Amino acid sequence: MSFADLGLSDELLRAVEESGYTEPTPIQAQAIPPVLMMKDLIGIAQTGTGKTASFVLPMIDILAHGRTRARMPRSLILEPTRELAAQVAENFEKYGKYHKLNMALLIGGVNMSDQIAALEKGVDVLIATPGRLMDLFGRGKIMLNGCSLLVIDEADRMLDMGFIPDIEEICTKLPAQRQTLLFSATMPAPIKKLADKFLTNPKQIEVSRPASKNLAIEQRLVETSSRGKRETLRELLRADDMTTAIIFSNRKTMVRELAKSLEQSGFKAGQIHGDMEQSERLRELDRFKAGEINILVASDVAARGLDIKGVSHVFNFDVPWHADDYVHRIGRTGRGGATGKAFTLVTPEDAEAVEAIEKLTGGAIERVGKGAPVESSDEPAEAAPRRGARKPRGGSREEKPRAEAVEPAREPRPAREPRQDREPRPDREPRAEREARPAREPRPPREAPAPRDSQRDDRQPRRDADRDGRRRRDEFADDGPDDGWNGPLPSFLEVSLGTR
DNA sequence: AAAAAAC
Repeated sequence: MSFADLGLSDELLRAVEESGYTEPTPIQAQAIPPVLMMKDLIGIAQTGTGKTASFVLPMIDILAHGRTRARMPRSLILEPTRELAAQVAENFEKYGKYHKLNMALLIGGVNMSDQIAALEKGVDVLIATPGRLMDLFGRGKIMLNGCSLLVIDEADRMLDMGFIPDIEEICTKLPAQRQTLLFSATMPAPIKKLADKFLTNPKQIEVSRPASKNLAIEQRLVETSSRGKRETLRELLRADDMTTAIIFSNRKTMVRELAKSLEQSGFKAGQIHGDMEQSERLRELDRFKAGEINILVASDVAARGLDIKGVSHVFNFDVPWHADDYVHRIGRTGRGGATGKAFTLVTPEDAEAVEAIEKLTGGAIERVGKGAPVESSDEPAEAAPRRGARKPRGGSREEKPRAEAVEPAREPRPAREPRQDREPRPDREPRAEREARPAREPRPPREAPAPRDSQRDDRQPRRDADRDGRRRRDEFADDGPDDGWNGPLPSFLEVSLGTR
């Protein structure tokens, strides 16, 4: 199966090839032909499966014919967060480089005037978050009656965020005669209802959830205490194989605090959460993508869909409230054929949430201890330890005065250098070229994330990367209890995992 | 419980 078998145009195939993809992912193979045939579609899938390209590619070919009219966009893509919307826009730029398509990115937090100017000129595709779209609609800047193709992406997330009434309203403003595509990771009742109401005779396709079965991500629960969390995190961050990490916390206040304290300790850390200015959010993402910082402390604004290459580790400083969020968070690593590690700090209070996560991901996640007391533990310390989960005795580290924790015992690793060794990133387009390219109106805000460098979710593993990934997994497959574990361990883990 | 999204 190749992209050429799916009925896409030659120009598009060229753009796809130049992006480095050779083979469609399962969802692309299943979705592209019916979308090209103008059928309605329900795609049960989440990012990481190649979902975005499964609608972006056929849309480009569909939109290649016909012409734009001022204020009357021909298609609309709805995204739950601004960052996701920007990411989809980058995809349109990347795959649409041989087509003359006009695009407008309508998201909040940025100046409206550029967006309005783009709308005046006429756009083929509108990529929007609901709030800004409704706002501009209310101002009479958009007419949606010429919009014959609608994509509702991340529908379940939209539901969580209370966007369903907005979506319904938007749907009523679109022509009844249209093509509608709906993507969702899960199909809760309200989403089913929405689909019944706004889609006609849809073809339904489903691909397995990537993260829960993703063998490329090594997951560990790190037992600690509420008070020991920060120190535990620092230990984990100093692991030799830690090159680039996203640290998730449940609270914005904690995101701020963690980022600040890590930075003060010499870590190259930044932050992203919803209380920040949009420009600031994008700037932090850019710094992270560019390697200026190698640690991004984030709220769940960054949990879903964000596609950043080369994230070696995900840390859950807090166990997420919902098991679903866990799957999304850890899915930020192990992307594009690479392997990744996901550590979740768990305290005795998290027992219930952890149980839900293990139920969802289908099995116990290996525990590694730091020696913190685990009161409600299901296994006494003396019992036969779970693989590699022996409780370290002594816990000399535990007795360290708190103040010392402020200074890392070792130099924090430099932000960039390790990843560069591994990833030459040949696909990073030189800035000069990027700027020389005719600007397509409007550019993402602040020439945001470089188009060619993001959105890995549709990327087939490059051959060498894949081979490497497989080799590494196999190498450790028969390695006994710690199968899959790779790379040097933080000192306290050596105690518990050690030689057996 | 938290976070996200328009001004």
